[in-house]
Amino acid sequence: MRVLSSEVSARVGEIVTVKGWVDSRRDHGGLIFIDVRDHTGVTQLVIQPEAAEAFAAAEQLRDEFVISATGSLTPRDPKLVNPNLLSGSVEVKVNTLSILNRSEPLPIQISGDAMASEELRLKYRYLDLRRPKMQQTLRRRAAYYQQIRAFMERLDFTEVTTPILASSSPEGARDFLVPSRVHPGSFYALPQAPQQFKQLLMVGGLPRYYQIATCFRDEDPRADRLYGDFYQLDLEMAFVETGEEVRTTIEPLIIELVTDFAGKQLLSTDIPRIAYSEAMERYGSDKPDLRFGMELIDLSDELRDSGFGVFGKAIADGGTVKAICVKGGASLSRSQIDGFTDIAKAEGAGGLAYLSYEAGQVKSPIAKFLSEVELTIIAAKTGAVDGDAVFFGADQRPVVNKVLGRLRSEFAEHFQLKDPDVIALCWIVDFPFYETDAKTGKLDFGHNPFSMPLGGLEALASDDKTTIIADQYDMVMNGYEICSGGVRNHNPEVLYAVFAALGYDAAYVDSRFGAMISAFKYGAPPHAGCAFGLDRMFMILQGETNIREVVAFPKNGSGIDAMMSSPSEVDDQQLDELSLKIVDKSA
RNA sequence: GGGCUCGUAGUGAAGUGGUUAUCACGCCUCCCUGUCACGGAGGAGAUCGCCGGUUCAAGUCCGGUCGGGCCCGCCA
Repeated sequence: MRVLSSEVSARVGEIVTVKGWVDSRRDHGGLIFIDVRDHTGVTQLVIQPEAAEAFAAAEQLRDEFVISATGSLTPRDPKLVNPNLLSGSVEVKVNTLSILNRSEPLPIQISGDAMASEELRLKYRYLDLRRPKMQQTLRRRAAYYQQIRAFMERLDFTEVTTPILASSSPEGARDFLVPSRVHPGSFYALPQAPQQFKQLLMVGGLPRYYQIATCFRDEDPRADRLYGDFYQLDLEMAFVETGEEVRTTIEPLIIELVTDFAGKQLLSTDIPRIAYSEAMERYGSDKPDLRFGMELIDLSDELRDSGFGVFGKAIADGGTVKAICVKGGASLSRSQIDGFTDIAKAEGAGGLAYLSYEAGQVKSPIAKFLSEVELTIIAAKTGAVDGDAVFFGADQRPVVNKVLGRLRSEFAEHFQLKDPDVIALCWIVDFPFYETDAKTGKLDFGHNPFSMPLGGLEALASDDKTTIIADQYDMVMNGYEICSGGVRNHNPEVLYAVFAALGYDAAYVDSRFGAMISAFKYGAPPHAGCAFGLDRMFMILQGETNIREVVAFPKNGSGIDAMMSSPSEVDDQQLDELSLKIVDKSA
C-alpha cells in the first residue's frame, strides 16, 4: 500500500511503501540518503549497506528516477529532525528499493532557485509541472472550478455544453476556422464565446444557463491574455431586464472567491457601480484599479487663462488640462521622470509637465509660467503637499484621460500601491452604445450590437447617437477586466433599428444574424447575462501577473506550443480530403 | 504590422574592444556511515543565436536576420 509524504508522520512504526521521484541523493559512501518526492511533499529514505540489494540500487539513482521503496517508518533522533520538511521528524529505513523508471539528466532544473526561461519551461512543461508550485496551481484550479460550479448549481443555473464546431460570426475577434470535409469550401468556426447559443437557449425556454466554456480567439496575446483557447464562466438569465439583476446575482460568487477561496482582503463588499464616462474622467481607464486613489483632477476652469502656453492652448482648442497628485513623487529623480515622460509620449502626450513640492518650494520647469494664484489653486485642488509631485496632461480630453490613466497605474506600480493581498472590485456600467472612430470619424458600435440600448426605440431616434447608452457592464478586479455582460436586445424591431442607425438595412441584418433574428421573432423572453474570464481571474487570485503561470499547457506569444509542435503541417492526403491547397507556405 | 528589450556550456548567471571566455547548479570518475541544496578530490562540456560590417584585434561596437518576453495595434 502506497503512503504519501503527507501521511508518513502518522505511520511511525509501520512498514510502508513510498513512491515518487528522486528529489535529491546524498551518498555518504557507506550510507545513502534519498529524498523522494510525490505531489504532497518529500520524504527522506535511509539506505544502509546491510540491505545490500537496495543499497546497490540506491547507488545508481539520479535526479528524477522514479522509485518505490519499502521499509520501516522510524522517528528521527531529535538532533536529526529537519524542521523544513513536513515529514522531517521521520524517515524510512529502506529494506527494498526498486527503480520503476530511469531519467536522463534534465534539460531544465526542477528544484533549486534558478528557474529556467519560460521558453524552456513551456517546451518541457511536463517537467515544469513537477515543481511543487505548479502542482499546487493545478489542484487550486480544480478547487476553483468546483467552488464556481457549486455556487451556480445552488442558484439553479443549468450547465449546458454548446458546440465547439460552430459558425463564423462577422463581428469581433478573428476566428479559428475548421474546413469541412463533407462540404468542400465551407468552414466551421470555433466559437469566440457561446454568445449566440446561450441566447438561443433563453429562447429555448431555459431559465438560467451557465457553462465553463472553452472560447477561441485568434488574436495576439498579452501577459494577461492567452493565445488561442481560454475559459469563460458564461451565464445567462431569462426574464431579466436590467443589468443590475445580473450583477447582484453573480456578485456573491466573486466575493466568495476573493475571500473564501483566495483568502484575500476585499477592499469593500459594497462593490461600486461606476459609469463608463465617470471612470474615464476619474481614472482615465475603463478598468480602473481602485486599490489606490490618485484620481484625475480637472483643472481646465482654473487654468483657462494660464500663462503656460501648453495649458492655455489645449483648452482653447477645445481640450482639457487634468492632473494627478503622486504622493511622494518629489523623490523621483530626473531620469525616472524622463522614463514616465516616455510612457506619456507613447500614449500620445506631447510631453509631461509636472510640479514637485519640496521643502516648502515648488520646483518645476514650468513653475515660472504659472501665477501664484494658479499654483495655490493647483495645490489646493490636487491636495499636493511637501514631498508630492503633480503631473499634468493637456490635450484633447480622450488623450489626457488615456495618458494620465496609464501614468496613474505606472506611478502606483513604482510606489508599490498595488497591495497584492487586497482585491478591489467595481462594475463599470453605462457604456456608450455607439462610438465615433477616432481615425475615420465614422459611427460604429461601442461594444457589441446585441445589447439593449437604454430607452429602446425612442433613444435610438436621438440625433446624437453617441449619447445613447447600452445596458452593458464590465466587472473590474484590481485593474483587470474580468467580466463583460449586458442586457440583450431580444426585440427584432429594436435590433433592426440599432443597425439602421449605422445605415444597415434589414436584409443585411437577416443575412448576418439570421438564426438570432428569426429566433427572436418567435417569442424571445427578455434576457441578460455575462461571462467571466476564468484564467485571468484565477491569475489575479493566485497573485500572478502572467496568465501562462496558471495554465497547464499554454501557447507562447507566437501561438506556438513548443512541446507539441503545434501548429504543424499536415499530409497532402488530409488536404485533399478537405479540398484544400496550400498556395504559399512562406507567406 | 509597430516600439522596447533579452539571446554566453545541459540550466541559471558574470564578462572594461586585447592571453586559453568566468562562476554556480547539473553531468562523469574517485573518496566519504547522519546528511538534508551533504562534503572532499579530479574531469568533460561553449561555433558567445545566425549572417555581414568596422577594427591590427569583436562575446563586447555597427547593420541585418531569427527566436523569446513586455507593450501598442488587435482582443464586440
